[in-house]
Amino acid sequence: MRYGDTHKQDTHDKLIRLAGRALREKGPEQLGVADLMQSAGLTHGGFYAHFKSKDALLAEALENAFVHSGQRVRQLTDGMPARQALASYIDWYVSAVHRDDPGNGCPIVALNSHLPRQSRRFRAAFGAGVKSLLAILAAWIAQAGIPDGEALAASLLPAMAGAVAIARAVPDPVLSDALLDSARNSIRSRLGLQDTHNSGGTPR
Amino acid sequence: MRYGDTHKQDTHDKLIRLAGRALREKGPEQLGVADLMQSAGLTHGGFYAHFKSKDALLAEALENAFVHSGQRVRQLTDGMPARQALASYIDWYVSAVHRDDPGNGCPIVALNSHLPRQSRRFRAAFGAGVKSLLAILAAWIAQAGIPDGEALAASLLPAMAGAVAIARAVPDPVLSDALLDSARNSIRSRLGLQDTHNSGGTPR
DNA sequence: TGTACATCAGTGAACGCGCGTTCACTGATGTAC
DNA sequence: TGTACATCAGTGAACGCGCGTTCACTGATGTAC
Repeated sequence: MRYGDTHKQDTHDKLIRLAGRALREKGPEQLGVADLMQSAGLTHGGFYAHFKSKDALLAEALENAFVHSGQRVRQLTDGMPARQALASYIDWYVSAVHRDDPGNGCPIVALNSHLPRQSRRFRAAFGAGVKSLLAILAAWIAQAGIPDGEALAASLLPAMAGAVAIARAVPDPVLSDALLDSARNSIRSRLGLQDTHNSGGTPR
Repeated sequence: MRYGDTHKQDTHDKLIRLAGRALREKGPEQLGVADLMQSAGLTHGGFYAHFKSKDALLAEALENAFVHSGQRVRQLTDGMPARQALASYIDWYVSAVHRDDPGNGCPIVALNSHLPRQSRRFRAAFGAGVKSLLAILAAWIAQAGIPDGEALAASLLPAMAGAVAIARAVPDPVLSDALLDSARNSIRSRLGLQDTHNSGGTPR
């Protein structure tokens, strides 16, 4: 073969990764096939050797984005007790860092109002991503000895995602920061976590 | 004149109203000029007698959507004491009715992740809409004798909007309902409002 | 060992379509004189 | 009072551009014999 054995798979992975970024930064409608291929150093004609259609790419990219989000959750909270994991994750999620980097952020924040016109597979991937994050939160809450983990998670996740989404949408930086601070503080206090901003420091 | 004195203004208003609906239902990118004109019973060529560009239409439609949202808030809570107004508004906002009617719903829910590529005027209108709703909530909270109204409003609004947005986005209807219920209950309890679903009944 | 053929990721030109935008025109009414 | 002209919301055809998609082709490598 002209290229190594894994070459095509490597290119495919690269396209998915780049598409996941563009998807969260620009939305599914504004992600262009030609732009994507160019950002991968290829010409647009080759796209259909990798994906059946733009819709298929979007769905696969969203699925992959959720997988990577899950991996980051684990990295971010690796080895931590549940209470600390919760605090760390919330502090990252409801933060200016997350707000200012949509391309690597949570797909729920970036895409929550883009679903109506998307494919069934895309919507299914979104739903699965929400469920998976809810399950992680609920498990931490239960492990931390807080009752009603599932219902609590179901009210916390929308509060977290909504705060970051609106903080991104609002042009006034003072209001944007205030929305993040208020949301983070209220979420921490609802979970009985102390009111600090950098609990991700030394473990224990 | 061929038409009545207010005819052009009437047409303009009608276009803005239809555009506001389509904007919330389909998003700014999917709103088509030709579709809009056809839905108003006109041909697409006449569009530019009313608006300088599609961008100008989008901004004006968003501004108008927020104005109408504000009017509905007042209608929905007219004459109520602050605590009851809060409960009524929250019960409507975080409900299946609101979730299932995006075209008449809160623009923050429908558009929060569509801002990145929009015009400055559009973003400004969105920011002003958020501030205005925050102010209404904060005033109610203060009037109800609850401290820290501004910070509380800043954490409640994202929780409300996020819950409805994610409830719309998720294909599983059971999860969708559960997200609304959890969010509504937690918001009511944070405000010390009793845990009912129909507080909008007979006043006092 | 050498030659002819198969493979296949990627190329680049072209196609078709939708959509925002432009523009010459229509036709009913108001105004000038 | 009647005629010519101005006004102007709306019409409908056309333009240009971007974008998703198709397709014949390239050229480096592997395989058959």
